[in-house]
Amino acid sequence: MTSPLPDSGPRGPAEHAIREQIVAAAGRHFSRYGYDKTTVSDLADAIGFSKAYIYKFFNSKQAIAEAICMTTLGSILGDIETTIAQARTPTEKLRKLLETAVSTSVKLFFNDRKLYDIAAHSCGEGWSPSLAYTEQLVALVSRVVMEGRQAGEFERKTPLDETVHGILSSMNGYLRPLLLQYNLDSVPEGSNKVIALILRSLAP
Amino acid sequence: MTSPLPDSGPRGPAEHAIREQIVAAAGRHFSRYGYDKTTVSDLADAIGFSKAYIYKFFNSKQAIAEAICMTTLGSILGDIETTIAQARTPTEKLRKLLETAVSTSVKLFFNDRKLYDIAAHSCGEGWSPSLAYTEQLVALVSRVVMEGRQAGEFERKTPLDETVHGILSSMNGYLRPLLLQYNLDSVPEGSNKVIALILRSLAP
DNA sequence: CGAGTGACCAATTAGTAATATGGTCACATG
DNA sequence: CATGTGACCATATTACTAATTGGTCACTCG
Repeated sequence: MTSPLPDSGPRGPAEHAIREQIVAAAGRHFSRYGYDKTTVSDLADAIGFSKAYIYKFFNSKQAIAEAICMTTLGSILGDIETTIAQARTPTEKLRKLLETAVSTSVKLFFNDRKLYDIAAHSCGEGWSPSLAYTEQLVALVSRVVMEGRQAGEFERKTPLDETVHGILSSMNGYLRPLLLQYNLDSVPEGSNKVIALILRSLAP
Repeated sequence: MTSPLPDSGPRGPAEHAIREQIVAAAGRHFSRYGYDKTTVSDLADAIGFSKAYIYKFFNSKQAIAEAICMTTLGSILGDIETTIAQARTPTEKLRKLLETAVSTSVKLFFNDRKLYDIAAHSCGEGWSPSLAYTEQLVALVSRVVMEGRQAGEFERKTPLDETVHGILSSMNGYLRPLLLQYNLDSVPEGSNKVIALILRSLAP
């Protein structure tokens, strides 16, 4: 039974210097000390205001974490898009898309474990940044698969939606931060085998 | 840093009425109260002997749990083999193999949550029953894929090992109890999409 | 009226002492 | 010798209290 928590949606002016200061301070603190060990008062002290003022901009501590999570997952997506742009054929784009999603997440795990944990937690609790991340992945994969179909590299019999969700579900264990941490020891061998299998399944 | 725990291998006579009594009592207690809430003394009381006597047959409490876990996972494998036997074509065998692995695990989750948790924990800690389970799955899938190749239903270009491990890795999130619990809400839609993708990847 | 806060509350967490548990061993008993 | 155990130890877990923390609100100040 969850107690009625304040909504995680935005509060106060959407664009505001203070809001960004809070997010910036949260980024530093969460990354160094982790979500649990960072108190809202710590963030307030960091920006030189009182704790109560923070709640003029965010409905809850979790809402702040979601903002951080959003940028974390956003930077993974950025990495993926950059890599896709460099690939030539749809086949290569899809391979790179999946490889980069995995390797960037793994890097995050080792370089910024505290932020990774927030992302994993977000994934487990179904926070909106996680949902947005998944949606973006769906959109990216859809785009590449459609390209590949038009280029004649991929089969066209299977409904697009079925293909795309099949791809993402099969990569589930490597794409979602929450699950990836249990599969770290099978990266990149296992993930590459799945990617190869996916590409075989797309053969015309 | 883990303190030097006693080995989980067998101790004392391998076949022994007492040994089986212990396992039987553990099965009941673990299933009803869970691993943590069951003490070794409880098991000793249940079979009418002293706690010390238990340690003539098992090196640790964990070793008892592994025995339970072995039979739990073994019954899933039994279910799978039964189902395979009823299917006609290799394609149907593979589909049923994967479907049954998922559905039987899900059933276990809802019907015997405490035993499921032990299996999940086993999977997370790399206990030998989990490794054995995975090996058995590899063996089963290998067999069916080989059949399918001989029957001309599956492609033969990809090395067998690559194919088999690709299949299992792509189903990872649905096959391993530890990961399955995070994907329950995408069963059976998600898992069926992966299975369909796998079958497409096997097309000659 | 908008920017900002101290004081306050319920709920979670940290700290700690007491208890319970996993595991061992020397020793009964027949 | 095979079967079986009570007493014992170090560690883990519990139970309980004190201290923090997330979150709110009436209020100040310019």
